[in-house]
Amino acid sequence: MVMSKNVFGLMARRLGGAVPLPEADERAILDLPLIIRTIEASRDILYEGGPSNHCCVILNGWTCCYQLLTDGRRQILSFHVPGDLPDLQSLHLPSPDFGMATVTRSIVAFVPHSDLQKLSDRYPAIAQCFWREAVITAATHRAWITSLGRRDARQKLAHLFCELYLRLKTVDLTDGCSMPMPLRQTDFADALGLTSVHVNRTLKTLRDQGVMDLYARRLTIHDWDTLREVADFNPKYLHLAD
Amino acid sequence: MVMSKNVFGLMARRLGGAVPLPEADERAILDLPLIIRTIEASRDILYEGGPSNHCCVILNGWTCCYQLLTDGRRQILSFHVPGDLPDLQSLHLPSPDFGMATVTRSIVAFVPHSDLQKLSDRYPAIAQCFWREAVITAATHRAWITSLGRRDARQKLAHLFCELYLRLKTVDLTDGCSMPMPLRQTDFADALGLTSVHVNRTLKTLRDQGVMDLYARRLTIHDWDTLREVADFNPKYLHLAD
DNA sequence: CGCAAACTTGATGGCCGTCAAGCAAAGTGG
DNA sequence: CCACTTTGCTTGACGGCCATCAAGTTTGCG
Repeated sequence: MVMSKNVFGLMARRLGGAVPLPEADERAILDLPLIIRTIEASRDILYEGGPSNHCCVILNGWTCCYQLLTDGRRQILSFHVPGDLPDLQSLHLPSPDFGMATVTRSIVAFVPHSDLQKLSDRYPAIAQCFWREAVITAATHRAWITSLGRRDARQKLAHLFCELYLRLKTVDLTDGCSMPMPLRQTDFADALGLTSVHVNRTLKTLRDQGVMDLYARRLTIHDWDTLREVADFNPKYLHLAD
Repeated sequence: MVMSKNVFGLMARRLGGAVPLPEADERAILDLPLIIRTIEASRDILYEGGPSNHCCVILNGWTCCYQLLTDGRRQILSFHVPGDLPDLQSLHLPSPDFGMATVTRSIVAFVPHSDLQKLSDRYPAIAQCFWREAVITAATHRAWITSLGRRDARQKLAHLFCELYLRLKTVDLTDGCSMPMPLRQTDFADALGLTSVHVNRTLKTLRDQGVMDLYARRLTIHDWDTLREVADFNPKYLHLAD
């Protein structure tokens, strides 16, 4: 289980944010029991309203959180990449208000609620970090609210690309100005409140204007400054360590 | 200072959620130092990016949190009514990612970060409650994301009315099927990603269909079932005590 | 009473949704 | 290795929801 050290390295670094955790706390994290599973693409990990007694850490691959309307339409709430802890909130809310699914085949570590609860009870610094994670989640949601409410299709796409690029960069998954992009046009549509047809047309204009390129499941950003300006993007909300 | 007991009664009840806090914790809350101020309508309380060294409790009146785009457009992120703690997050994030303003003239209690931090360090149950508040804030943001992304104007308005009615009801500010509604049509527009002109037309159809009425700064819901059905509203995300 | 803010309504247009069809890519099984 | 199927991408035609612009009316407040 070579991976497990890796997992909690990721987790400790992510939780610590700018300030690293005390050694004892890090060790306690390393001692957490965990179940590591590989999950195929497009599978549900967590069901809205269903019971939940584990939290998960994304080790590899991409996942998304979403809500369904009764008429079957889907709204994606967030995307998650390696290092993310997408459902820490389930420690407090017995049944989640959203579903989570894999986008790509993913490797996910599951940690029982009971152990995380003990951890947060015994190590106040970790409890603070959990709280901080929730606060950052809310900040990210706020950025999405503003995108959905006040930006047009072009600006929405640009904003999402900026966010994903920076988040992937902090976990070292970018390669220069390009990055893996497993999302389908329907995923963009469901995240941005659009249809896939319109996403397609809008991507074409961004491509034709040389701002970015999306090919073979990779996104290449040719003109970061323009992308950022189109999106009116301010990375502060992500609270990345840098 | 008759009000201060009131304040922390509100605060303790809100923080406790379903489970009331231990007595010692409640007492500690009652001992918090605080500054109570009355603030006129349409004044800023908190500035995006500005420093922040207090958290606030809304005692009376309505406030809203918002973000501005560089072109001056505004997106409202949430509305706050008496009993709410809109900026607990500022304990963790040095400079807020949103501004906050009064909607009506409001009475607001300010508590220094340092005292809240001490409180959360000494009383783990309170720390948990603060964390829980952040988690609920995120859940509410998610409900807004879905509204903004996937509902039309009519459904958005219906959803917002459902949310506000239930939240006001838990703090006993409704009167049968009616409630105060100080929001202007431009406020609805900025919250729902619409223009005030379109809000006006959409309100008219809801009124004409006898679903609700908005008159003299009061909202009256004539047909809750229809409103709820139009909105596809599920109150679970609010995690109200009830 | 007078002014400003908010509400109302009409006309017009654009962004984006819907419907539809064809194409490309990727996976499956014989 | 190649039919076959499935999934995703692309493009066109058309229409509707909602934005924009503009003008008039009502409400609220000093």
